[in-house]
Amino acid sequence: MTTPVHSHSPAPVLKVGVKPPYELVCSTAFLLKRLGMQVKERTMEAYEAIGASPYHYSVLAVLEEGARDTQAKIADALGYDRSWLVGLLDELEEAGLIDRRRDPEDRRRHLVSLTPPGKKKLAELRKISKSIENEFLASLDTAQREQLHELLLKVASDHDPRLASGSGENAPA
Amino acid sequence: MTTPVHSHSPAPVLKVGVKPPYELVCSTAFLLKRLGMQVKERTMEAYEAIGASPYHYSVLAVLEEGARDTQAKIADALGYDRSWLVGLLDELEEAGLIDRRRDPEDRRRHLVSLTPPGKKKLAELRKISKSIENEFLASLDTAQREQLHELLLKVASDHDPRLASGSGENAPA
DNA sequence: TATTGTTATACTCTATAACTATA
DNA sequence: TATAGTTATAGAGTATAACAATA
Repeated sequence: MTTPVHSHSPAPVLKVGVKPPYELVCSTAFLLKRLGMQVKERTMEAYEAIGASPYHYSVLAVLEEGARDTQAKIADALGYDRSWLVGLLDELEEAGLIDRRRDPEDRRRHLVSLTPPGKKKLAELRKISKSIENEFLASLDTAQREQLHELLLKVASDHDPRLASGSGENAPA
Repeated sequence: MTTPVHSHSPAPVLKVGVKPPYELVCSTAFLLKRLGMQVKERTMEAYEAIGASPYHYSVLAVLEEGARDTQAKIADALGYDRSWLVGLLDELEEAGLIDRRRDPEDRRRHLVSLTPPGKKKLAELRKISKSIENEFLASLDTAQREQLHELLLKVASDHDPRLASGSGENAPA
């Protein structure tokens, strides 16, 4: 065999001249699915390139806002499975980015906090996140990006009231 | 054990009072990922409830537009893996929704076409698709939906030129 | 030798359950 | 008995490779 000619990854093969059905392109839901998957893929790749993952970024971001420093709260805030969070925290702890110690008041619990290197890392990951988003939305100008974000947030808040701006502690600052 | 109290599906657990980090909610990419996954889940459920799948709908929609009647073309149009498409077509054929026969001009190929029941099914699935989208975007009025679609299409076309409107055969009609 | 459709395999994710230590 | 965190297991989904038929 010469080389695996068939590189049919389900995502973007982009055979010119063969386009998806007009009917699907007209569907906002279809576009949402497609774009969601694409941006997820790109994000993954970008983070993996530096030995991290988008999940690391999310966890660190949660920790910086504090007030959700037990593992259960972190998991709930991000909608992660608690058992899955464990592995993430292991990695972050091993890298010295977080601190995990028992809660003296309830020795079942772990109090998780950001270390100074963790804060630095967060800043780094944040930068990557911004640049990915910037690149992904390159075809939109500033006003359009704001418009898009507003519309998406409206829909998302409708399905998950927790996202609604204003309500809650961890607001803009 | 009483009942599996832990229902931590990674998606929407919605513990009140515990919200995702403000930083993430501000990210358009984050919202895209979230909404893309949510709408995908809901679509799956809705189709499965009637013993179908969104993939069936996509394939039938491609076939109705014709001009992509070999399996390779269908797969490319949808960005599916060719080997995975086989199973889908098996299901559709068994249900009598499509017709699969050898191409006399190149006996390696299969010519795939919609049957009359297939056309009926397509209409049915189309209706479901529309109602899901309608429900999912319930918080937006008509103008906002158009706006959202336009913005998403712009971004999507930027990443996949095949989506650009106008160019190609299978346009509006 | 290359290509179409197909089948088989391997691998990654992730959902669930099971376990411990505390309460 | 219930809960926080952890570990282990199983199942779905998917990417890859191998294959038979035809060109």
